[in-house]
Amino acid sequence: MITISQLAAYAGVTVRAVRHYHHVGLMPEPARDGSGYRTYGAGDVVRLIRIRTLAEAGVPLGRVQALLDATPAVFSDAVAQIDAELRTRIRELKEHRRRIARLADGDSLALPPEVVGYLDRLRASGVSQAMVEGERDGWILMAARWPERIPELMADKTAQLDDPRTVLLYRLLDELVEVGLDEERLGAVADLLAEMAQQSAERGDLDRQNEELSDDAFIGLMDSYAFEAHPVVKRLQELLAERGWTGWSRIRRAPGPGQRA
Amino acid sequence: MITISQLAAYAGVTVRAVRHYHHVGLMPEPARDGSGYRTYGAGDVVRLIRIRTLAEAGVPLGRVQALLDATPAVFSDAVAQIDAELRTRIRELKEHRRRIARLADGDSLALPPEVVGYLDRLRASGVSQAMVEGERDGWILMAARWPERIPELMADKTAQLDDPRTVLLYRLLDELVEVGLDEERLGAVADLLAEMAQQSAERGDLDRQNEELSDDAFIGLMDSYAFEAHPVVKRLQELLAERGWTGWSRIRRAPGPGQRA
DNA sequence: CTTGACCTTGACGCTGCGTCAACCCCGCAC
DNA sequence: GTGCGGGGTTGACGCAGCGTCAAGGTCAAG
Repeated sequence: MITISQLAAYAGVTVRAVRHYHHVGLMPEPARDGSGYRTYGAGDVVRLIRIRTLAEAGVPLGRVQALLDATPAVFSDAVAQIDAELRTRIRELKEHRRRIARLADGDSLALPPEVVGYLDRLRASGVSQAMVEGERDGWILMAARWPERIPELMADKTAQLDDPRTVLLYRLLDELVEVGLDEERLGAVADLLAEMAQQSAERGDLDRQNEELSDDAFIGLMDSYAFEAHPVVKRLQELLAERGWTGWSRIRRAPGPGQRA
Repeated sequence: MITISQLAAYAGVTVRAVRHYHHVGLMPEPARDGSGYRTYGAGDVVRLIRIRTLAEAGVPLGRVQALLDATPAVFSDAVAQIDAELRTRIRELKEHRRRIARLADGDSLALPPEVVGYLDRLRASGVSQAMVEGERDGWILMAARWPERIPELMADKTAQLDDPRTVLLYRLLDELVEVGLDEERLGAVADLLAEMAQQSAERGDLDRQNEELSDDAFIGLMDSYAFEAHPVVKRLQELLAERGWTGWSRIRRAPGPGQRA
């Protein structure tokens, strides 16, 4: 008769593990001696070693029981099944590695490559880091809501960068954010925005894009984000309204005044 | 302002996950509305999406926080570290697959291949399944206690199988177990055992083997296992004692009677 | 007023033990 | 006898990342 620590030592496991196996019913609770100590025999050592062997091979404890007294056929079936599970788990982890590798670049957190390229061009154009991050967040939201439309939208956006006025616009916005509410500059920016919106509308781009962005609540959410980030956005939107445009994240022609009232 | 379920939906996670992130401090608890509901904004959606992206790439939640606002250098260091951990985990799982593959054969649970071969030969010689399992368990114990000595011991054991008397011995034992205590057969088996022990001793095999089996408590344990399994073993040991041999799992020449008393 | 869909907190479950905590028991040196 | 060190005992929390009730308050709609 041996004690639990000797049993554990012979089998190459910890005492705690043995008690755990008792707890989950993998090993029966043995008889106790006069002072309450568990007493084991050689049979327990054998059983424990067999359990350990299976456990170390990645067999879940819940299945060890069944495997210990399985016929060879059942046994190899079960083993095949467990092996399949291990393969699945390995595949998952490899997938994790792949994804993590793609995160090496900072911006690509949650962003498709088209957007990353766009943001890089923005940065290269001298737009401030804060502004780029604002754009990034906006596109994170867009990509989450309409992932399949990102390529199309980004194609338009990237094309717009070829227009020097686009870069100018961002620079002016940067300045505005820096100096605060300056009515003169605000007016100039609003004019530029209206002009570009007008052209975009004439080309038909605006309608084509907006048609797909059909989730008012979500657009409202994005607008509120912009408002919170920079108070100037609110003022700009008001000025745009005066010029016949409504919205921010999704700009549209405003319904004519007096149309309904 | 959106509710928790809308937030979760936009970010592609479950409501429960969001609450969990609050709980572990990954997302700050937001303001509540009049009836205690959590209210979120677009910034929360962005943050949550970034968290999800990292989590889905296998980044432990405990490190997400640090990664979210890390500089690119720190970020890529951390990513490299996490990738290394993933690799380690994958290696472990592959090791599990290797071990599990080797368990395909029933007996090899916890047994080195030499022993498996020996047991196969035993079975092929017509020894009963119960007897083979008894041997198997004995060798599981041996392999656990003296793994490095298994090859040597098994070489001797396997060689003994070439002696027809060895097989005869097992068969006689099988019969004994089957019919119970039969004094005549017991005597014959004891004689055979003594004879073979004698020859083994003369060849020097016995001393060589026993020299290494220097753990009286363990040998006692194995003996007790044999006794429990088959009462005949106890009788046989007594008969062997009459013939000048002591022990069972490890047989030795008995100290001469009257040597000490 | 009643649904039904959401919201809230609280708590257990899963996996396989590691790691205290608080308390007995045993043999041995003093 | 007594103290000490090295056993043993049960009980319970911790870890990772939520899933899944449970029990009840809220809200918009019919």
